Amino acid sequence: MATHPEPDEPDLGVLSSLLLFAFQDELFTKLAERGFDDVRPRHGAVLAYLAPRGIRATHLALRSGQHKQIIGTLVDELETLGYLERRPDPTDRRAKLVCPTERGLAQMSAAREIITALESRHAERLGDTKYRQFKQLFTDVAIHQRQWATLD
Amino acid sequence: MATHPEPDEPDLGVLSSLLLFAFQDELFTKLAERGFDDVRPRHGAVLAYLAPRGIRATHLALRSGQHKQIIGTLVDELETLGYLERRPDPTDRRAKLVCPTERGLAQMSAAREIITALESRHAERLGDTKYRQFKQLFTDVAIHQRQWATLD
DNA sequence: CTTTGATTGTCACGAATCTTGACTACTTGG
DNA sequence: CCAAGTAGTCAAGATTCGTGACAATCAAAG
Repeated sequence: MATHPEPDEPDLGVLSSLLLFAFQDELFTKLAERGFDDVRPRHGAVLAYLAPRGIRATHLALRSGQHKQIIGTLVDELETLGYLERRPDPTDRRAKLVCPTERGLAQMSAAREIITALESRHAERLGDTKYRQFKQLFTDVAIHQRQWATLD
Repeated sequence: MATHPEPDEPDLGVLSSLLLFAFQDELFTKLAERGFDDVRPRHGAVLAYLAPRGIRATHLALRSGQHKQIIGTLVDELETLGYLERRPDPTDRRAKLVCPTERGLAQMSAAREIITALESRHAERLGDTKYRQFKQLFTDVAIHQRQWATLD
């Protein structure tokens, strides 16, 4: 990869995008192999934060950092594909709860398996203790960096 | 990218996207404050891997993981904006070297300063040793995860 | 030297994706 | 009741990406 004599140490942004795209590549390829070939990385903004008991679109927007309009179209697509459905929120008649269907739950389960296997590879290579340490530091850095941004 | 049932520990994909977007947010906001308000995160695929002595478009595509057509349009825009210029590659008449101009070098310098300050914040919070350790592990994970992907 | 196959960069077109503003329905607090 | 804020949607425009094709050049084999 480093073809230049002076291998500049990659910064946090380069590392993040590298890891994100490679992660998505493996995840969605393997999801497709398992029959979930109609979801794309874009849908991850919803699927990654979906809760079995349902979650509000606004909450999804906050968690994923996407605009609520984008969440709306993603939910539209995933609803058409049969992964989830909208139900009225009993506690707020403005809101609707985004709930996974049977297929949605199956996808979540498959995704979790794939991700667990993926992370286990790294954990085995680095050692369990080191990997756990890494994830803890990663979480800390991500959360603190996020505080810089002003999300609506 | 699925949520874990019990510990609700964010996975590698969630963490990567969280960090990437927050990182880009701070970097490009501060670049704009310094006068570089005509570059967007999209251009990072070129600017992040630009070398003072020039680099080929194909190499940029490989490093950034983007298609060469995308690199082409990005280089077009950055050339129009005065950040870089195309020069013929002396060693290969098919190829062209993408070289930064004065403004391009100034941007690279500013970006490096901003990123250094950004990372120093995390290093101060976590301690220098821990942060260095984190980046080393991050680099290792990103590189190994990338080996999964097949880029054209 | 010539042929064959691979590589470099570009053009063009359609698809996918994001941004912005505005709007209705509903909730909250005074 | 009334004003202000929130949840979700519609619509239009801009941005960004994916795909196939192409001429020019290189590299290797014959």
